[in-house]
Amino acid sequence: MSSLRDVAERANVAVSTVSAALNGTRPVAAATKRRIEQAAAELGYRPNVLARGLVSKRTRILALLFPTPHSGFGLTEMQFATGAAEAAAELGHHLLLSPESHDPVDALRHLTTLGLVDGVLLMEVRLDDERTAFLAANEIPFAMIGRTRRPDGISHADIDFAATAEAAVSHLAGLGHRTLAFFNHTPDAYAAQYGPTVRTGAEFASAARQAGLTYIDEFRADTAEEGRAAFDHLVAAHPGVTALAVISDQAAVGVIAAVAARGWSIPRDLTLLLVLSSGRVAEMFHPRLTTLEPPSAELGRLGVRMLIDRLASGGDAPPEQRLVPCRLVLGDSSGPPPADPRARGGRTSETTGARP
Amino acid sequence: MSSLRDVAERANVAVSTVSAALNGTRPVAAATKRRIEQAAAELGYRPNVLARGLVSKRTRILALLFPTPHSGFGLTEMQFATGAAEAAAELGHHLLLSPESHDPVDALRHLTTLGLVDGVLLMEVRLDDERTAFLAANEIPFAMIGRTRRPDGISHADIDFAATAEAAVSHLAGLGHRTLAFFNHTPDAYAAQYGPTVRTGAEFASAARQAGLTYIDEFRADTAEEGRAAFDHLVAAHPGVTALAVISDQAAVGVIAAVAARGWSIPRDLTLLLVLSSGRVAEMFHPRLTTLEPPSAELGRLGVRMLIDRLASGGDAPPEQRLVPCRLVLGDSSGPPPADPRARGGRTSETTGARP
DNA sequence: GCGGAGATGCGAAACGTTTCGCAAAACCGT
DNA sequence: ACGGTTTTGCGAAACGTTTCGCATCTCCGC
Repeated sequence: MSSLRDVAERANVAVSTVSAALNGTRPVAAATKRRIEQAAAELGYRPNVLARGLVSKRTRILALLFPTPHSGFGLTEMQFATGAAEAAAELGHHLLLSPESHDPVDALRHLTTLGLVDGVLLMEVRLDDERTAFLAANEIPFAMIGRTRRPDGISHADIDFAATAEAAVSHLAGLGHRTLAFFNHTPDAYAAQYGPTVRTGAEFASAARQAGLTYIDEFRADTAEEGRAAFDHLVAAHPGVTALAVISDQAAVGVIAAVAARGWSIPRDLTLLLVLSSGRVAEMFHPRLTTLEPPSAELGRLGVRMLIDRLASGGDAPPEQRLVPCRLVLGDSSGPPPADPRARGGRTSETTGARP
Repeated sequence: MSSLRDVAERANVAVSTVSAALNGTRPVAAATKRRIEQAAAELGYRPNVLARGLVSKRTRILALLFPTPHSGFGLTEMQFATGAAEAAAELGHHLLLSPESHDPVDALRHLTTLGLVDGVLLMEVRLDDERTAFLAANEIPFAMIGRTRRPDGISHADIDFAATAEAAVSHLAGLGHRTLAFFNHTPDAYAAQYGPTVRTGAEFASAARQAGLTYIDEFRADTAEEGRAAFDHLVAAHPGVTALAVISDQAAVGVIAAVAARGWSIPRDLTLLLVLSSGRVAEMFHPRLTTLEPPSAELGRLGVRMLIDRLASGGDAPPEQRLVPCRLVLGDSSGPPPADPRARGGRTSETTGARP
């Protein structure tokens, strides 16, 4: 590898001049500059990131902290990462993928005291996330994909849950539904104050109330079995329900099976909405599910951009915040409610019996 | 941040002694060592990775090169990455997530000339992958998840396609199937000599021949529509087919729809196998599909371990290679073939008519 | 008490940059 | 032709490590 000194010798100038010429740090006579650039090109010179970082205190490396799979890693998380990595590359930065051990704050401490990263990007943020306190206390630049309860001072990109819920509810209300149920993540996820769980739940409730709908919600494990059980329970307790939004892919599988077992059909007897799930997943269902698709890659990109902006400004710039709504992708699982919801139920035993 | 010098002052020794004591590079008297360690602990000293890397020429940073989504990124790729990141962390290394631009070799050159990474981990390897030539020519340590056509000299972890195909075929033959079809990825993926496409195809063919099965394969786009069309075409051309292996999730969706449209049922009329797809995906189908689940996370881990071993040995150690078979996860989509396959077809029009 | 071997610690150089004060050169108006 | 200003380039120091030759100190047998 050729160094700045090699270039300097070849161009007959001092090392510092080469540095200035190549970085534009201070004016260099046009002729000299051209000579230097040519020498650099001939030698295939590339600056050494470590040496540069050592003195300038900027490595242009960002860390993406990702927790050990909460409920199993999905496409959404993948898209955060790829979006972030792409944005970082475009902006001349590198992205470090840092798994969080059992102790997230400890992992953060280990990572940030090495002088390796300029800033940190947080994902899977909880409303009272302890990591933000650590980062703030140690004055480590960071941004969030997601947000805490009071994220005013912190740059973040998150889903616009209010707008998303509003879009979903008005879609359903527009079709004529009057009763809406919502299957959220597990009670554990809620207890952990995991942002999307809490916020989606709250905003759906609020939007439903606003629209004058009857609203039922339930927190269940993200498995097909639980989805099935939850659905049976739901219909028993609220026979008038005609629309259901589900946040977990796996639970949706159970719901669909339970619907079929009843002899019902989607969307004739039930409108099903998949919330916060990628289009690729929705396509795997039959019929194709109407989905509220999170802008995952975009959030990853935004997070990185914000973090870099913040670093560039030296922390003076005010924090930036963006809420992006999910995209409502119409599938074949939503339609008008049946005329008389209570008349749906009769076929249960026959149809279930027909299929082993 | 406290530096080596701070520790030295506090412990009343020279900087070089601290370095030796902390790294065990050379013997240091027990008493001195204890004093130094205590001083370091009190100051919360952590070595600066950049300074260390600058002189030692080892950064303990590995790069995971990931291509821009070939056919859309899936869970498999995510698991490579998380497995690799976790293994790296456990072994005291860091993992850089590097997207490949339009020109993979150029991206590699840019990345590797910065002095930032010790080695590179390649994924989505094609049989004649140009990246390996570049890396070998420039003597950059690397390992592959996947493998080229002749990977003898290169450390790699890959799926054991032969064992996988053998397991699948013997599962099917054991159930009594005599005719097997296989829907592979697109012709494009084959033309690009993408490893899994080529190898899975070849090994399935070979295993089927070995078992004396009639074998048909087809390359199609990874979409539900194509899956459906391919299936209709398959049954028309080969009415005796009773078992089908599909490599694409999306195509499987189409197949399932086409099967249903015919009035057939899985596994009664057709045994369906999902190949190289994660269990999470298989669970989203109904019935739950029998799957050959790739050991993605493990391959990621292995790749990292091999790369690190190689770096530690200074390149003297012989390359390591591991082939891991997919796990056959039994679902409810495989069973014995119907007694008379040709008698399946009659119900097509009626049943299709019944559902809009 | 002395010479030599081992053990122990020191100081300086090096890694490849950026930064900054300062000197030399060039240019200007008068 | 001359003082002052601007332009241009130089050299040295610094960033925080590792590495390595060398000095000192201790200990031992004779």
